[in-house]
Amino acid sequence: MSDTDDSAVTAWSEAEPGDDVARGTGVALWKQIAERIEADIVEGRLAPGMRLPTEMELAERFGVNRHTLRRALAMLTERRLIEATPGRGTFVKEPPIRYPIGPRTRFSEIVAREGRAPSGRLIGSRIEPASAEIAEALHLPMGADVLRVDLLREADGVPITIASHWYDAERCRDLDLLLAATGSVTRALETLGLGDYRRLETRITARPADEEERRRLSLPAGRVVMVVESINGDAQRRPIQYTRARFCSDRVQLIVKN
Amino acid sequence: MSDTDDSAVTAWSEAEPGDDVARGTGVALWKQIAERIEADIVEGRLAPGMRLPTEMELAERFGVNRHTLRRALAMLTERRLIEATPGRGTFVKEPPIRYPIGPRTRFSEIVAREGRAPSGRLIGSRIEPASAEIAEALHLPMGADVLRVDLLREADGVPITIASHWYDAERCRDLDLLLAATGSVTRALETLGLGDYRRLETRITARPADEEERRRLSLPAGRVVMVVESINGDAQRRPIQYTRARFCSDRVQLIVKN
DNA sequence: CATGATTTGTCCGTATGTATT
DNA sequence: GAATACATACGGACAAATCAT
Repeated sequence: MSDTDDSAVTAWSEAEPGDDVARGTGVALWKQIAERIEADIVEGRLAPGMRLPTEMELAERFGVNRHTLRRALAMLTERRLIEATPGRGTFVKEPPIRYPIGPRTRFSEIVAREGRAPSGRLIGSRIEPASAEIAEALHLPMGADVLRVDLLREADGVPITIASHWYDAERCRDLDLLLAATGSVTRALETLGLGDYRRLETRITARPADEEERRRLSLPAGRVVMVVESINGDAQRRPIQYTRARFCSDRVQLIVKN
Repeated sequence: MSDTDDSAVTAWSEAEPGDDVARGTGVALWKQIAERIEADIVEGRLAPGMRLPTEMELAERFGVNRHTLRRALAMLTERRLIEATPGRGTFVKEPPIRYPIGPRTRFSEIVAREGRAPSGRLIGSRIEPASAEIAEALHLPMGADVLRVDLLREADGVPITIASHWYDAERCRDLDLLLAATGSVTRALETLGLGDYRRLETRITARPADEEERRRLSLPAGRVVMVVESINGDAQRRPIQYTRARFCSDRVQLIVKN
């Protein structure tokens, strides 16, 4: 993972070579290696997002065959401590953003509280007829005009979620223009006098990321998105916004406090 | 999906053959076919869980080549109206169980309220040393004895989730025996005077199902599980149970009410 | 446990009409 | 008009997964 710092190998790779692994102790070599790398990760010598040396280099350092080393990495992959992408390398997994789902759920606030820099890009917006699902959520007749706004949201420049918002087109004239101008959903809605929308209900499923999601979220094949649908309402709990956000599940952990 | 009624083809397959699709109208054949099947689904002639005829049969019925038919099915798959598994067939997707996550979250109550029959099987239980994560959740020292109980939970005989529970081994002597005897987590905890545990926090991620999960939940390859970790506490909000449940994401939709 | 039948998934190729350059 | 690209449709073959025997 992490499109951050591909050359961050150096820090850890200074480890003195030749500190081989203990043979003939009854403990499998790959297990010893896995445990040593794991210790390096949990004790912080291998930081999250950091790239490990290539399998060849690691094998040489531990004085084992590449297959033996791969067995160790396989164990760490299964435990989800590291992650390998063909062609890029093997990386220490970064801890996911803790994303609390509550009555007041705001992407930028949540990301900022995690100490990361939120940003967003408007992908597109248009008027479309309400599908059955959206009509029901917004208490509109089916086929009524709704404004759809698609956003890509990032933390520290890493894409986190693709969010589609639907609004009653009547109530939200020019919201798309305001969005483009302010760059913030919250601020744009404030301008329309809908500042303190609150979340009424959230529905969560998950599925493999499709082609477009992989491209937009820069995900390798086989990755998973969590699909979070939510209905947001005004102070009187009247629905004003329906959202479907697709979160890259590697980079986000949803939290519900009870 | 659905291990229910594989021979449920008949109801729909009586449709008169020879009602071919309109050629040379400017509308692609595969699009016409997709729309007709979609109509059959949304209007209930093809019920959820029902198996469609084979691709060969469908192609013959609509008077097109198998590839043309597959193009239509691909569209319906993308819209998540149907789902195909090699060797089994193509099925109309069943609506997922709506699974509310709240302070009082009980599997059997939730499933029963959906009008389905809950059941559960004890997979195993043992004492093990607390990992860092579990120790923190249960406010125990790391390595302390914890009781781990693994359950497979089903609705109408269809596996829904694999749940692992961890308890302080001190406080929960013989919980595993009670579980085996009563067959209910709730009732077993009641016997220990911990009847009204409530959920304190829930964390949600998702990932591809691994080998064991696919086997236990009878999932075909490429399917996804939602990993739901929760801390449950007693009336004083002292943590007494840590749970990691892996839900088949096709069959469940998590709901958060705010 | 092995095996074969059934069914979906993927690949090869060919041909045709339409829109764009 | 010619060249090109693209979507549509058809045909055949085989791989891979599942299920019943």
